[in-house]
Order: sequence, then structure tokens, then C-alpha cells
Amino acid sequence: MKRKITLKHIARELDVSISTVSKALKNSEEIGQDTKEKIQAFARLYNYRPNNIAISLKNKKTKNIGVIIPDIVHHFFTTVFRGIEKYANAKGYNVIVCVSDESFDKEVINMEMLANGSIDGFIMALAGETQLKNDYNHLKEVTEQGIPLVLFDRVTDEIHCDKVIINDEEAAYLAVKKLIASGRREIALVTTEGYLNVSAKRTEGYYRALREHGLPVQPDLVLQLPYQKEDDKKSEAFFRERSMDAVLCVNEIFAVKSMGIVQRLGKRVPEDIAFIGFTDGILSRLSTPTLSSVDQHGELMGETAARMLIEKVENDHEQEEESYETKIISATLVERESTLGTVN
Amino acid sequence: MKRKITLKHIARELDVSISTVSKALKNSEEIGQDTKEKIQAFARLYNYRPNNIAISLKNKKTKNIGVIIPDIVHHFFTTVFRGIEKYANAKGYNVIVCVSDESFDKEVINMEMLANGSIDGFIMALAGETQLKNDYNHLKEVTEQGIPLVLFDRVTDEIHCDKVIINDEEAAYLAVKKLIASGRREIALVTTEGYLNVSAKRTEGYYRALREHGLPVQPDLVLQLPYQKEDDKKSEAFFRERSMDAVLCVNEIFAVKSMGIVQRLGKRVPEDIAFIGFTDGILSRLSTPTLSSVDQHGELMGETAARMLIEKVENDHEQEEESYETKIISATLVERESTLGTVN
DNA sequence: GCCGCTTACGAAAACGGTTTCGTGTTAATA
DNA sequence: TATTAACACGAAACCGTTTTCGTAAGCGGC
Repeated sequence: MKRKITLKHIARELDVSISTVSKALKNSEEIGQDTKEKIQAFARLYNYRPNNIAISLKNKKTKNIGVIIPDIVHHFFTTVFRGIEKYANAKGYNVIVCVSDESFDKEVINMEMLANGSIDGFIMALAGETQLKNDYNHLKEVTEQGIPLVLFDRVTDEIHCDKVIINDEEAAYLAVKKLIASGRREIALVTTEGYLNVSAKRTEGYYRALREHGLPVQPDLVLQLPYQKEDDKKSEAFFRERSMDAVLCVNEIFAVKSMGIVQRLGKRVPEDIAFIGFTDGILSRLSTPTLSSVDQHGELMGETAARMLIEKVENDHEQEEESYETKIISATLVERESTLGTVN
Repeated sequence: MKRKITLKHIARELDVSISTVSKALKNSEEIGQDTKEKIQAFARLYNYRPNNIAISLKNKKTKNIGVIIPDIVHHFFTTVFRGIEKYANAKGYNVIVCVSDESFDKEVINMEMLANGSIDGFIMALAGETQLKNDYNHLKEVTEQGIPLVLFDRVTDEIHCDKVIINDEEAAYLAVKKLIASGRREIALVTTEGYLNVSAKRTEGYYRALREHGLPVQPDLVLQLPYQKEDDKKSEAFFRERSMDAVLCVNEIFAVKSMGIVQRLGKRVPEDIAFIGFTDGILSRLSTPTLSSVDQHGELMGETAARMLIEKVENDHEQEEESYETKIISATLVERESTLGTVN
């Protein structure tokens, strides 16, 4: 087992000082040509690599960024993460991931853990519980310490920092508008129970589209499901008892499940009922029929967040009056079989 | 912007030495009660937290583990990752993720990056390209330096280290056996193009089951698809031209796609053709019909890998003759609609 | 022979902790 | 009263780098 070699070892072995070795390896002008060659050859031979931790301590920069997300087994977050990882890696950063599991406490613990020197900045999407509690002191502490923070998707107005979101309201509005344009009139909405602000915004867009086209807003046609638990009975009852010719769902899981239910009830998709979901993932592409879906461009979102963060991290030089941006990524509707054709 | 406070600040402010502060905060017996209280109160007031980097440098332990996986937008790896993250977090470790993107070079670069002090150990699944090249020098270097390594799923015999795999051959064998037991006789296989050893093992199990039941082995009934690109024409031709009454697929994406194709060709699932896939993910649960699938217990796998790694990391005390284990997780078949009923 | 300049290198501080080993003060003991 | 042990704290080394500053040696010029 050959242990890692350090500057000290090289110095001792070659009978020079540590500083000389350090400079020689950086090809400093200060060191004589022959000494440099001798040291560099030795270092190469023994495969010397500087210790990241020591360098981090010295420069007070870790080249690590912390990512805290509510869930990792979730297509959208995974996609965003890929965008972050790709960009960060290209810039020489590593990514430490913590999963808050939608829990406020875990989010707080993870942030505190990482904030003590482990990372140069945070990228995160808020846990559902955090949004519910509306308690953002852990975020405030971090930003007050001068640690850059970028929020994405699940954001809050309470914190001043960079943000990346999609135009949820608008995207839902446009999706419903499309349904109306194709002749649908009784449009249902399947959303989550309350607290997620993205769902709320999509719901707003849905209402706005109905209103603007003079369609009645029927609370009856809105189904609220628990976020991550299954509640098939509730859905089945909803689709059996209500009549509709189109459905907008705030995620693709709700959409695919709902499609399955109505199909079992003997309805045809899209002939009897059209479907549009959010999050254009693998489910949308592989369901039968394939699902029209609002693509949130997760990878772009991740890349954007990483770009903003690293920009802030590297321009730490007395930032001229903190200026924060909110970038809005335009979601786009990907049309597939579940909305084919026009009624009438 | 209140900067992070250090021992030095506290020492200066309270007019004691740094060592006294350090000891007082650890509640050392050495320090007088009143001094301790004064220091602790001050530290609490200013929210002192020790700097992780400094501690890492001192103990030569980072409390970070490095995870290198080929892909993150992939249900199985994501699930394993969740298992790793949960266990690691519970043990006070953070996880640094790097995505090799199936590329040998990226795998090498990421490993070298992390191996220079950033992590205490590695958990990884080999990139496809690495398995193709059969070049594991980067892994050897790491293990020779005494850095613990645990391989999972995509492993190699070339490297001596802890491993976690599932019984791929056996699982495929049992799946096919089940199909045969329910009366199926012409069983096709949809697998990947060559190099992935997990696919190879599943293929072996498929063949063994056929042989043991005296069924003819028909190379015609084996479809090889490129790993991550779409090739729908090839699949369509395959299912149009061949006749079969059951299909085993080495992953759930192939399975769901194939089901879609045969359904469009007018066949009924499971009446005409039964399907079994590998990787029991969201697709299996939500496809129509729902897909019978081999559950690889990714989360358990991740947890197991993390447990083995941390065990090695923390018992670094002159490990009594390196002893490495290979744990085998038993996959289990989850039966759903796509294999319902018996033929005859 | 002395001054001053360049060249080539080393000493030491610093990053933020932990830990070992003194050491001065006080109180108990002979 | 002198010895000693307990107590409470500080100095300094160390982890592995980087970087500033100091300086010895060598040399040319006067």
C-alpha cells in the first residue's frame, strides 16, 4: 500500500525546502532550471497530487457545491441534477447532494452540515414541509454568511437570492388554451393538496384560461391528490362521477394514472378525454397512449442554476451591491397522442 | 454580512488561548468550570461551528463518500443512490456524486479528482465504456492507496474489493421458468448489445431455463437493442416477423416499449404474449397493462454498499489481512397484469 | 576591495482546528 | 516551612498547502 506522497516527502528526499518544491511544481521563475527538473521528475515518478483539503483550507474555496433537493427518485429533480452536475463538472466543481425528503428538519440539518466550510455555495429546491412552515431562517443564516445560494423550482419570496423557475402559470394557461382551441369545454384539473407553490401557480393558469374563454369555473372538476401517497379510490370516484372531455394534470404520474383509470372506465383517450401532464419524462413518452406534456427543461434549469451560482462564487470580490436575478425558463408543450385531433 | 467565527476570534475576545477555547468547547476536564461556561456561552451567542475543512485536514477523514455512476436519470441508479444517501447521512457522511456518463475518461478524471483527499471511500458502478475497454488501472491505483472501494451492479473480477450485486442469472432463470410454468413455450428475449455484464448474465439465465425445460434455443428469438438510443424500427420488425407467446426484457424500458409495439400490432398482453421486465420502477407500475418485473431492490443495494464502505472506512486500523466480500442481493419477481393467467 | 544587483533558495506565517506536553499557582501534606 | 500534587491554562507541533519576505552566494563594475 503506497501512501499518498506530500510536498514534505519530496522536500526531505531531495534535500530542499518545502517552499522550493511547491514553487518548482508550479514552474515558478524563482527556482533554477535544474532544480525544477529534478523536482518535477521526482513528483511525476511518485505520482504526486496536491491534497485537495489542504488547498481548500488555504484558499477558503472548496470547489464543491451543495445541492439539496426534496427527492432524488423523481424525474424532474434528477434531470435538473444532471444539468447541475454537467455544468459544475465542466467548471471543475464537484457536487455534494443531500436529500431533504420533503422534511424541514432534514433540510436544516443538511444545510448546517454543509455550510461549515464544505461547500462554496448552495443550489436547492425547498422541501414541501419548509414551504408549509414558511420558515426560512436556515436560508437566511446561510446568505447572511455570504454563502451564495440559488433556488430553483420550489422557491420563496422571503429570501433574496438568485432563482430559476419556469413560467408555471403561463404554461398551464397555454396548455388549457390549447385544449379549448381543440374544442374541449369541460376541462378538469388534477393537482396536489395545497402547499406546493408550483401546483398553485399551475392551478392559477388553469383558472385564468377558463375565465378568459368564458368557460364556467367548476370546483367540482378539480381533484386534489396527496403528493406522494397513492389514493386510487379518490381518483376513481372522481372520474366515474364527473363528466369531462379534457384533463390537465400537474405532473406526469397523476396524468398516466388518470389515463389508466378512465381507460378502464371505458373512455377513449384522446377521443373522449384529452390529457396533458406536466414534466415531460419517460412516462409521457412510453405510456399508452403517449402523453402530451409540458416540458420543464430540467436540464437547462440545472445548468442555469449552476451557471448563476458559480458566477457568484467566483466573483466574490466585494460584490457591488448584491444584485439578484430570477431567471424564468419557458416551458414548452410537447404534443403527443393524448391530445390528438379536434373535437367538433 | 457576519462572517464565520473561529476559535481564534473567541480566544482573542475572551483573552484566553486557542487551546483553552478548543478544550472548553469539548467540555474537557482540564478547563475550569467558570471558564468553560464563559467560553461556551460566547460560542453559542456567536453561533460558533468548527470548520469542516480544518477538521478534515487534521483527522485525515473527510466524512465524505464519493459515488460514481454511469447515469443519474435512470431509475435503478437513482434508487441505489437513495439507499446510499440515506445510510450515509444517518452515519454523518455526505455524498459527492459524479456521473461518468458511461465514459471511461470521465470515470478516470472523476476518480482522480476525488481521490486526492476529497473523500474517504468510493462506491461505484462501472461505466459501459470501462467494461468494454476492460481497463481498471484507475481502480487499482485507488485501492493501492488504501482508499476503500465498493463496486455495485456493474462490477469486475479484475479488482479485489467489496462488491454488491444481484443474482442476475438466477433471477432471469426464475422469471423464464415462471413463464414456462404458466404454459408459455416460445419465449423471446430483448437484451442490450453486448458489453454490459448484467445483460449477459440475464441472457445466460434465460438460456439455462430454456435448456433445462427442453425448449429449443432459438437465436431468432433474441433481440439486441442499442443501450440508450432508440431503435424502434428494429423492434417493430422483430415483433412483426417472429412469433412468440412471452418476452423477457432486461430492463423495464425495453419491456414497456415492446408491449406498446405488440399491442399496436394487434396482440393482446398478456393473453397472446406475456411480458416480464427487469428493474421494478415507476414504468412497471404505471404501464398498461402493468408490467411484471424483477425488482432489483436498488435501495437495499445502495444501503448495503454504503454500510460495507463505511465499515471499511471506520475500521482503518491495520485491517487484518484485507478481506473482501461480495454480497448478493436476491432479486424478486413482482407479478402484475402482464403475466396474468395461464395458457393451455 | 567594496558596493550593489541578480539568482536561487529557505524560513515562517497563514488557513482553522486538535492534542501533547509543559508550567505557574494554589492548596494539601509531612 | 519545605515538598508535592492537583488544577487550570498556554505554547507549540501538526495536518498539507501557498506565499511573502529575507538572505546567502556569485558576479560585475568602480
